[in-house]
Amino acid sequence: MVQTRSMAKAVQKRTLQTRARLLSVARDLVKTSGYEGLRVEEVVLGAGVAKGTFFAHFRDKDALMEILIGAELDSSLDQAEAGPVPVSIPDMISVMRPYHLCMKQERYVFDLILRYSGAAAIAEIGPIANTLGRYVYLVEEWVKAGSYRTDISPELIAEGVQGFAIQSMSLQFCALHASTTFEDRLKVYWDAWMLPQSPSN
Amino acid sequence: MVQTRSMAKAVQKRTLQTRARLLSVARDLVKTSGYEGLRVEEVVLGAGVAKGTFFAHFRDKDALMEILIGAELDSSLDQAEAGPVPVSIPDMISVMRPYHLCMKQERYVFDLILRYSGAAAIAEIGPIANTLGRYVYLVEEWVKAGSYRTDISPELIAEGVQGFAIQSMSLQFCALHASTTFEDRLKVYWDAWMLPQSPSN
DNA sequence: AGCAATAAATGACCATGGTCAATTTTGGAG
DNA sequence: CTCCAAAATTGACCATGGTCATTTATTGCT
Repeated sequence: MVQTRSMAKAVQKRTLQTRARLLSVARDLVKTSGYEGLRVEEVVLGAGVAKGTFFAHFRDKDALMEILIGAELDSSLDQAEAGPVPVSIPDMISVMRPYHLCMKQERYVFDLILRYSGAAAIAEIGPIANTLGRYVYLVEEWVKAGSYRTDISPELIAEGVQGFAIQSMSLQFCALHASTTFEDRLKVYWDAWMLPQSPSN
Repeated sequence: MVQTRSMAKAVQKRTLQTRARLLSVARDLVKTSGYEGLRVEEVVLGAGVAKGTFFAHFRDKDALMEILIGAELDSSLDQAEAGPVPVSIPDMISVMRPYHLCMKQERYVFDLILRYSGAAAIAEIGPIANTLGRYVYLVEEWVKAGSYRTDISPELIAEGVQGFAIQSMSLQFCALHASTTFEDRLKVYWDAWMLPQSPSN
């Protein structure tokens, strides 16, 4: 029988095992040395495979990172989604705390997230771009349920909310702006963005 | 005579020459192969020095990049600063066009700028963090001179303006949001941020 | 079971940024 | 002019991510 496009052979059991082993070892290593300290060589050593095998399973080191970090971000969002809808800005800040903590746990992680926030060039949406999309969607729903400014769409509000979260993290990593904490700064921005108080002119 | 702390020997002429040669070769290479394509080895080959010399002059490759990109950004800002004060949001967009074009000329450049936007960890403010500071200061002055929202400080407005510029660039690099152009998106954000139109609740 | 076709895994090799002990050059003191 | 300490330079070497022709395992067919 001839193979045709629509009849891709099933993935071998071995493949799944190898991949699972690589991921599991990687997760363990991250637990002890952090994301920045992860070395591909240690992963393959721990998984008992050759280096080439790693790159047969993941396009590059970043692709593995995306999977690990994406999963962590997703579970933080699951948590946020499971609870009651936050009804104020301080509420939102506290519901999003685990997610934000995850994003800024390491400078390396934050930089990687930024780099993959816009799905890298091609139309391929990775785990990180995906989780950022979920973030905006979630905030959009919260905005619809609350009372915030009405001159712009909830979606636009939500995009701005995410933008300010990222901006606040950037500033936190900056020596110049270390005096204000992340959440204080976030509150200032979110208040000004979602509840503008004065006439424009 | 004994050397004391306050009498550091003058830098040798040779040092300045070598550094100038490295920078000049690097600039030429960037002109032909772009920032991403720059290789340290090509720079040292072109300058006729050993690899180690490069790293005696620049902490790492990124430090050179910061100098080159920072200079380009600075000259765009000089341009913006030289002209008349923009009196509307479309005006600001057009005055800032060269700067924004520079920032998003290459994905590599944009990522590097983000990475160095908060001066890398230590208190050392590099050329890129510096130029971003200038941007905020410049916008702050423009905001003071114009009529925009008055419920928050001009400085806060200016920080948000920069944040939205970065957010708009991020989205431009994202396949999902390729339908809207950078400047259209920027106008939507800046309008909503600087001239909110409706009561909050 | 035997065989061919495909998938998976291997590891030597490469590319490139970065290090550092050893060497050469420089400028000033005597 | 000579000499020397500090500054500048060198290049062999390292670390690490990534490639690819070759080898090995699996699967479906007869």
